[in-house]
Amino acid sequence: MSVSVREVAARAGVSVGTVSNVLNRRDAVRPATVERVERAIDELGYVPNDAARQLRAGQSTTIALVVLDIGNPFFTDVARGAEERAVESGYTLLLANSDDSVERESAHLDQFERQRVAGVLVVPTSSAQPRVSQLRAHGVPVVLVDRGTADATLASVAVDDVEGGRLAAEHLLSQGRRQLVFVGGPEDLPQVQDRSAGAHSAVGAVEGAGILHVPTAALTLDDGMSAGAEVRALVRAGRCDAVLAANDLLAIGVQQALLSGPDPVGIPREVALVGYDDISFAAAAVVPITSVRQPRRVMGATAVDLLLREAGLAPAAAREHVVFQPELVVRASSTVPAPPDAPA
Amino acid sequence: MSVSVREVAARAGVSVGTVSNVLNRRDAVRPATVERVERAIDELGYVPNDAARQLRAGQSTTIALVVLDIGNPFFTDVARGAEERAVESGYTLLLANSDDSVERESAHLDQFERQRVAGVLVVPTSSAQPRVSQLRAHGVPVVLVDRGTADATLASVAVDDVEGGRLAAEHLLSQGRRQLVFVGGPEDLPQVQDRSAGAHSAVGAVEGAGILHVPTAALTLDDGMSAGAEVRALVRAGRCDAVLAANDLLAIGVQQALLSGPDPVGIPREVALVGYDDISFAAAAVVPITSVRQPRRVMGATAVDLLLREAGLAPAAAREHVVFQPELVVRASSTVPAPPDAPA
DNA sequence: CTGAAAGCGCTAACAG
DNA sequence: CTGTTAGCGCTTTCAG
Repeated sequence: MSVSVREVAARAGVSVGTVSNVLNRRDAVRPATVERVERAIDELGYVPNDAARQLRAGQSTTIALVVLDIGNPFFTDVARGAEERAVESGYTLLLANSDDSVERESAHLDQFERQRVAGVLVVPTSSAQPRVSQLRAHGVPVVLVDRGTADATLASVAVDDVEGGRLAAEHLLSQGRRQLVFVGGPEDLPQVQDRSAGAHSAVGAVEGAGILHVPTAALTLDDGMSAGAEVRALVRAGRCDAVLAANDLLAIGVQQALLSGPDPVGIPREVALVGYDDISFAAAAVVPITSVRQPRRVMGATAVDLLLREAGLAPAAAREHVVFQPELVVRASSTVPAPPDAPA
Repeated sequence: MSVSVREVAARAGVSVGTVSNVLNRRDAVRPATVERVERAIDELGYVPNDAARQLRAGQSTTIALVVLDIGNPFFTDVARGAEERAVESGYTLLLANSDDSVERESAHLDQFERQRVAGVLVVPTSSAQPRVSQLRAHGVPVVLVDRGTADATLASVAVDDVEGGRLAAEHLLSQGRRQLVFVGGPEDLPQVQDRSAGAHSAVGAVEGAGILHVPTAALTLDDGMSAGAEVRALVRAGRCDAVLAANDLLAIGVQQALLSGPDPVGIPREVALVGYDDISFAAAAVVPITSVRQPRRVMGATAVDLLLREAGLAPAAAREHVVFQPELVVRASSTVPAPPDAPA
């Protein structure tokens, strides 16, 4: 089918070893020979076969990233950061989507292990732990992304979500809000648990403040719109004056549900709204949404760094756990009466 | 390093050929033997090496998809459709992002060719034609996505964007609008050209109607917000009563720019707004955006189908060119005085 | 500096 | 049914 080193060698009148040298160590070959070989390569349209190279090398030059939701801009930004750093380091990044399904995640991890990728970055589903630890045990470098872990032998890059939840709640409380509602789910997702826990701790510290939960099936825009209907009812019942959404997709959906229809709920007048992730759609919402920013691209890049450092480590050695601090970005959705950058 | 068939064979007390048979044609092996081999595989934690298998097979079981902007939900939806179909057919989908850069696109295509992927789906940058044709000439099955082509030897899946542009413009005209503005760019992107051309033809057919252009650097939310400022000026100058955006990201940005600030421009009262792609954010915008729907997932799935059919074709044979018809989804952003589903 | 030859792990004949 | 063996295309000693 396709042309191989042998044919290139024949055409250039050299041996296959020399062709290989031209490809991988051109400085060890006489210039005239290099040129002859390169002409042959061009004329024949030769393209090296990575499978063969990899078989020889024992390992590929590819890093895989498995995310929970390819449609969430948060993850695509993490992917961008990771890809950038991977390419800088001479690797290629493969992107895969688990859609929060353990089966799909598992299928992808199997595939990557068969491919002998250089390593795997994974934003794990809530029940991925065993499979991921197994991967690690098989000698595949792994870094958990957007998720801390109890397993010290797994490296991880995460944001302190408890702190993020606290920041968001404290901000709402400082604005005089006392009846918070946390919107998010599924409940077994650690990110959701942590953000909720942080919010609870902040609320617990303030006399007269309370927090309710409106669970959702997932962290999507549609789920946010459904939750918004419930929030509306709570607001109108006088039981909610602030919403803390587990991510921005949800927050955008909630905003949409609150503002639409014949009887819009005022944001922030009647209810303040805070999201999480600070994706660009949050700032671009009609009432710009206050959000907890995570350093998405940096997280991706850092994950790649940790992964490449894994190479030399013994499987049982303790790993690095990088935890970033979140940052609150205040916008109009949560400030009363006017946003800080537009004093009346 | 990792365990191979040979060790599995030794452990199970059989030959490597038998192990291979168990893996690939278990019905040709005695059940008792199968069981013994499988136990050995489990005990040893054996994972087949794809590189070796692929080297032998001459081709991989992977399909690659290169998109222009991984942050655009339109493309991630196409990817979902493609992945679904790929998996059904026993393939794996690799996702790569060119970010509209010819260099990055080219690097990805090189990489995929070296990997001997089963085929490549590509949403090409405007100047990708030569590289893509070369890929094809090297015998790699290729399908152009979201883009028709003059080259009959390249298969393609696209939507009739001229028709889509026309539909959008005709709708605006039917609502009594006469001063249209087309927002979009870069100008060399065929999708943008076609949509614009369709709009022009519709406008040309109506006495007293006109259309202006507000160019953008790319098709992102941020570009839309910048363009929105210009649109606002045109509206206030009495030179614009309708906007047709080249995609929804742009439309959302325009809406945001028009609605925000101390002096919001009424949508649809003062200016009607139509987007393109019908991504979920369009329907969820505060003024739900009328949009031209493309069958995103079906496009992805169809692209995979065409690709798999490529296998048997001679390089020079004519290819299939699937063209889908777009569909206008009318929402509140373009209908006056009230949306059709909410009669006063 | 260049050539010859050994294998990386696997599958697919072909014998037994 | 199972064992043996020849490569797939490439890199890498090791001699020349």
